[in-house]
Amino acid sequence: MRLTREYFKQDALFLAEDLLGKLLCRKINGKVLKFRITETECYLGKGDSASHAGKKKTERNKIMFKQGGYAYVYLCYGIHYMFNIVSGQKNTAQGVLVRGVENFDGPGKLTKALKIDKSFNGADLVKSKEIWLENDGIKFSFKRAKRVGIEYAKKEDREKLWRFIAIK
DNA sequence: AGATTGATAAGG
DNA sequence: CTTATCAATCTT
Repeated sequence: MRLTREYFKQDALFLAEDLLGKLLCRKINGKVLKFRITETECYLGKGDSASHAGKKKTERNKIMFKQGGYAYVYLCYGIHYMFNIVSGQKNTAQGVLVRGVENFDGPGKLTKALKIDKSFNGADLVKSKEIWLENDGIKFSFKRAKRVGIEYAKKEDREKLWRFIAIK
């Protein structure tokens, strides 16, 4: 079953956990590929110094201020595309970073495998025929960990256990 | 541990 | 315009 707008409008903290085991679907050259999500991180906008949207709205992060269900894709370190799922209500600026799927562990690797690039920034995951998410009823158990790659953030934000990793 | 890489944000 | 910075990865 395809995930709905109502699903994506839930809190990012809940979604980051619940998205583990869901299927990330991508249509390439007429073929549909499905990858099971194995690792996520949660980013809240307001007061989260690790989030792009933690301080203020900019041209790049404005997608995160939309209601849940949109894709936020951006280039990091000039090399790697990151795929995020905007979540929560409008203007809450929450998002879930998809860090890994089955067989492609790592945020830069999964976007490369799925051929996700900047043109998907702002894509509607509820309506798009190119990229969407599905729930087939499988739910993984998981463990929590500290987020990575955010050394620039405040100490209290660095130590939050907002990274979710599926256990095989 | 170091090189890489280029869009983006902030400042003059 | 210029500069610094970065939700990472690959190679030593």
